[in-house]
Amino acid sequence: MSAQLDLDEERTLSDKASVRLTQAIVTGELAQGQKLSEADLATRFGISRGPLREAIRELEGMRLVTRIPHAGARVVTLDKPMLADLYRVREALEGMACRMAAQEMSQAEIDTLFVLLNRHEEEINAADGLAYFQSEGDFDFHFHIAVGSRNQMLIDLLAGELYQLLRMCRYRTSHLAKRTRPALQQHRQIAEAIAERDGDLAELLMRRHISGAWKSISQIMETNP
Amino acid sequence: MSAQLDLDEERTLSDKASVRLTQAIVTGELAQGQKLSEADLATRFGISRGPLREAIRELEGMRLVTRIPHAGARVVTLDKPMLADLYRVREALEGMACRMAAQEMSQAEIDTLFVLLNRHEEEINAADGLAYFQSEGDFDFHFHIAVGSRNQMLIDLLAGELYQLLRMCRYRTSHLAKRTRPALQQHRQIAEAIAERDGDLAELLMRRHISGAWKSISQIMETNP
DNA sequence: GCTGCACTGATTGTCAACAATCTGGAGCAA
DNA sequence: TTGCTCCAGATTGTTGACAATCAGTGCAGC
Repeated sequence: MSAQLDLDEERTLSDKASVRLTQAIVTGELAQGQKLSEADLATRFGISRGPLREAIRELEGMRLVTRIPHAGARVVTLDKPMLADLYRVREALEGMACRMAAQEMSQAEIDTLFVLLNRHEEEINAADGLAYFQSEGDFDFHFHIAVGSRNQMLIDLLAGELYQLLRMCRYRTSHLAKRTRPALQQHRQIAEAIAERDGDLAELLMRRHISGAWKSISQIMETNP
Repeated sequence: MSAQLDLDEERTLSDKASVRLTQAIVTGELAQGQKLSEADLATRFGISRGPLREAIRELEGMRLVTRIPHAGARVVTLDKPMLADLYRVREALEGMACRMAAQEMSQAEIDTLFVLLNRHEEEINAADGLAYFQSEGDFDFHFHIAVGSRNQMLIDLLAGELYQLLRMCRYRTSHLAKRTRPALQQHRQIAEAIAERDGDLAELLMRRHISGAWKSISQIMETNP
């Protein structure tokens, strides 16, 4: 919840363009599969094509765009196979993060985890199951566990590339899913496993949690485009 | 063993520069922590700074270089914490790849796996435990399992970013490790679990295999710089 | 003798023009 | 009508020059 949006004043135009493009893609301002015209985007952002190309190269590394030499870049299309792949990778990585967090997290961090859960629950009760809040709270929870793993590579992967893809997915299905309460319950179980320093159980529960989320989303996608 | 080296004639200068830089970093031609001067590299590669900057941006996404705005890029330094992170991530991802491969691989692919193992064993017997062959055979094995998972994101991660980091690590420790025979034995067990379509066991064995490899390398690094 | 500051040199970031390549359509032949 | 070829326009790839920023050095002041 930090590295992407902190301030308008990034260091270089490439970086500014990078976060702006990311935002545009994740929110759907740039539709899936849409072609990214360098000239068009450069003028829209008020910069030259040089920095913009670097930004596109960066987003390509984050799997947000696919680039074909001499043919341009397009916004990635989140079809079902790709999302299935994403959730499987998350299952593996977040499971591992959970296992390590159970061993590495400080008591203060664990306390914060429960604070997040309580706040999350209040939000759900207040605006009865508004999916948007669910998402934000969900992100916070998963992010804190990633950080708790003390594994910088895991943190980068989960909070960087995969996180943006997940946001992109949620932006398109947020109006559907109503899994807030069972998800919260699972979060609590995970937090308790971490509090008891039970890495095996924490990993198992996280993997079930993500696997279950995919089953839910997968079903929804059956009936919706 | 394909996407990186196919032919000298890549499509764009950026891509050419990218593979050449990758090669230079992995082989140690560019030392760890060394600064990458854009002007210098550009003249050495006979190209302009524009494409070179894009290549550096790409390598940054692969974690082969770290870039600081207005201060330049440096080759990543593989210190112990970073390698620990890398092996943990591999444990999670390759474990998952193994689980999925046990479910998804065709019988022909499984047969190929055993062919690889036999060839690998012959190589070890021929040049008694020459670590270099071990590495190549090891890469082939892990790569085939990743492909067998049918998960493109897993394949990209394992055969792309993480693969290069691992190669880089091996290039520096290849003259030490003598774990070829136990590793081969573990590979066989993994292949058999896959052949029996036992995803749970396949994942468990792969995780143990990687975790054990890390313990071995970690110990070696205690005594060596 | 030590600290702080301005200057200089080098390096990175940015730009606009030029060259190479691809896409789409008009025209022609079968 | 259908399929191919060739051309034109547009888009991407590349370049060299220019501007902004940083690191190291030498000097002045305390």
